[in-house]
Amino acid sequence: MPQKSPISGASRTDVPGPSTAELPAAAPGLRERRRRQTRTEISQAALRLFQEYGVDATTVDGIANAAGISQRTFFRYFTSKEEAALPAHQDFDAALEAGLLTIDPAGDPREELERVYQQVMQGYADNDAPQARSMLLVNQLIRKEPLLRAALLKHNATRTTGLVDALMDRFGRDGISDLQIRLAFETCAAVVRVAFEVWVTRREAGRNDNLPDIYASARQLAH
Amino acid sequence: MPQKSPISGASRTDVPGPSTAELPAAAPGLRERRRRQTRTEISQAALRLFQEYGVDATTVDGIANAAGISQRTFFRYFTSKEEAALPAHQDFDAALEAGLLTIDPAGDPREELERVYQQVMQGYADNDAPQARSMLLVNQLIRKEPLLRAALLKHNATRTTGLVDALMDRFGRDGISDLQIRLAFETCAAVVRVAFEVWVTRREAGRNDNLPDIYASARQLAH
DNA sequence: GCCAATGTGGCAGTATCTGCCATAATGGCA
DNA sequence: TGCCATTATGGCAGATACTGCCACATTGGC
Repeated sequence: MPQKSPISGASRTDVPGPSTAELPAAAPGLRERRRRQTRTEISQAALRLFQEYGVDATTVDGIANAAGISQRTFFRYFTSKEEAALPAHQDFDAALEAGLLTIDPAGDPREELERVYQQVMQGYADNDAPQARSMLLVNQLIRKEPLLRAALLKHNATRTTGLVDALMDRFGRDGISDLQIRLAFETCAAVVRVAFEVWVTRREAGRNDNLPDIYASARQLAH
Repeated sequence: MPQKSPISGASRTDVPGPSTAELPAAAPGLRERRRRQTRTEISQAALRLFQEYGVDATTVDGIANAAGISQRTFFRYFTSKEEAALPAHQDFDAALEAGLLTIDPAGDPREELERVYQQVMQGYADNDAPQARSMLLVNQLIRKEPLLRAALLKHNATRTTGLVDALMDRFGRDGISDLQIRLAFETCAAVVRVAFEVWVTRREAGRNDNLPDIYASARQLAH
């Protein structure tokens, strides 16, 4: 049933926030903070409903309702209901992107990439820290929900293009081919994907392995 | 709150679809031949419209219309309009699956996988043969159309699970871990993806490189 | 030539997503 | 403090994607 009456619309009518589709990392004004908060609330509502009812049975209207916003507003924050479940991955991506800026253009692409990834993963070393817990939670959901898996891949694919281009700029020197950069990136990303999957699997099995270690051994095996 | 309606389990994603499920390769009766023909016609119509108007601007109704069938029937052949553009990849997958049956369980997973992929790619060695031409055409489209790229990834993701399981069975021996199989598969697949991309890029640039060679050198570089 | 199986089309209904417009809140500035 | 440009929000309409259901036609086997 489309459109249900907006119950709690009024409860947060004072939510606006400053501007800008992009998130300025530097000076978060009031509006920006509001915006982030709303975004977070939507994600939490989405994750909760996905867990309880499954992704299929959860509608955008349901999420919007639970988050106290209208459906229209939901689509101003996320492009689809699946996207709303991936804030942890967006954080990861942000960290990755920041890490890529530290790359040494004179180094070996593969080694540099692996270093950056390893470093980013350190942020998830403590399985009990909020960052790791969120990431684990979402990934558990993803394991069970093909829709979310697909959404994640799509998300990654969208970003890959940009990242590869950025890398090409950075490594723009003779002797390093297009093919080589792409290859380095894709294979690194593959190892990372597997590491995440193994991490989640083992944690679900009760083991307390941490992500950086798993990644390190996966990397080892891959060579 | 979300619908609790049980059904929808398959709603809008990767249910293999009525037809893709099983295509009896052995004895194609009249019905089966008709079915394949219809499927092909739909795909051709879809590809043509996608090329001419773009994926976004092409509707399922439009495709169905161009193929001379009803919308309802379209959805009995494909689960989405994007799927209709990927027959070449489905053929590739079929060849791959057949190849996987020839794997030697006593061998090295990585080497065996690479051998199979290399073999499958031989089917696309001649850039002027219909198989290669179709594949090139679709991949050119995919390069320009994020929607198609996403659809392909989703398609691959759906299949990956099954393939990895099959591989695990086949390599089910001590000393070979879950992690190792996954890793081998994902990294091989990554190299293949890159090879395809490079192939298309170079052909668009007027070069006549062939797929197996590109794959071979990519594989080389990856080690 | 009959029958069971299967393909097809039409219809209704739900869900996703977007454009448009009116309104409300905000933050800066005089 | 009060005004204004900016921007967030909500509601609505509408296009499109997709599914279940039912009736009808075609097919292939006997």
